[in-house]
Amino acid sequence: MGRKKIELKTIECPKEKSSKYSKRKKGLLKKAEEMAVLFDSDIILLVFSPTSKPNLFYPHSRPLSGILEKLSNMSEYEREERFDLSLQEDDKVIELAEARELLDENTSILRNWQDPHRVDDLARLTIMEDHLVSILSLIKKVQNEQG
Amino acid sequence: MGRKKIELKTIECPKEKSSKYSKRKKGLLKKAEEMAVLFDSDIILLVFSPTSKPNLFYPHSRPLSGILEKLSNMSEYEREERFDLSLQEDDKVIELAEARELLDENTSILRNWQDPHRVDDLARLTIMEDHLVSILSLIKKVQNEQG
DNA sequence: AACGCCTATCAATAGACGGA
DNA sequence: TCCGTCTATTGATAGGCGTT
Repeated sequence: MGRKKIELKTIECPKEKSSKYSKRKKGLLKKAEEMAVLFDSDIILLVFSPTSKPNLFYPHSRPLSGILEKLSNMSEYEREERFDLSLQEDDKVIELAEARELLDENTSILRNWQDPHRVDDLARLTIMEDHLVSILSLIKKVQNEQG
Repeated sequence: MGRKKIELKTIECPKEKSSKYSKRKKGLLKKAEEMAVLFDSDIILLVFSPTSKPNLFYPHSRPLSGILEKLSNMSEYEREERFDLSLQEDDKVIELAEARELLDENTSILRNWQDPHRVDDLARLTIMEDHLVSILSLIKKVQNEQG
């Protein structure tokens, strides 16, 4: 819809690429907004610009799930460093050390999600985005299988 | 765009609600598809119908991040049930028990993400969706702060 | 270079109708 | 009842121009 019909292939010229992108992004967001209002439905929209700048739309008013709270509690627990005790060489202590190591690794990953303020570069955001994509991919598979 | 202009408020009549929803969903997905093609950009779109049926669009071809692999490894570790040993009442064993409990809780949450096939009801999907929203919310805040 | 405004033009869809 | 089709009508936007 415009003075001319455009081909449905990737725009190479960076100038018109960014120009058209911001127009269409605006339009897409408007559509999403209308969907949310007209059907009172939840919606998440995440787009990455030609310069990889992420743009998020999610007009939700839902309560947050308890999961984030759980993650938060875990992080606080870990911060207390309750496992900072002197180790002895018996089987259970080794188990403890292994458990602690796993827990640390585990928690550090979760903490990046719980506190994105730690994330200060685009590469990290890309990884997080990839993770989101992975998760959504799996969810979609399940949805398809469940009809 | 139609025979009549429609108000931008929630449609109450279930019949026209579902009719308009499927039309607009189709349109929104088309727009998203065009965005993905025209700008070769990554995009994620998740919409929930008036009947809460989720609908996902993500025309990505990216490689998966290493994070899911890590989660996968963790789950396998946990499956081995290496902590299934008899407990004794000394401080370190208590620490171990606590660590194990935390790790179990921790891992079970991650496992649901790593394997959505375990998810067989909409309520669970809703929780997962809420979690996604939370994460995206935090990411957006960071993005805003970073300009 | 990015953004907003303009307007001719193309695109999406509201409402109606008909088939499965 | 749920789809797809049709078409009048509204909505989105390509290209241009001016401002920052």
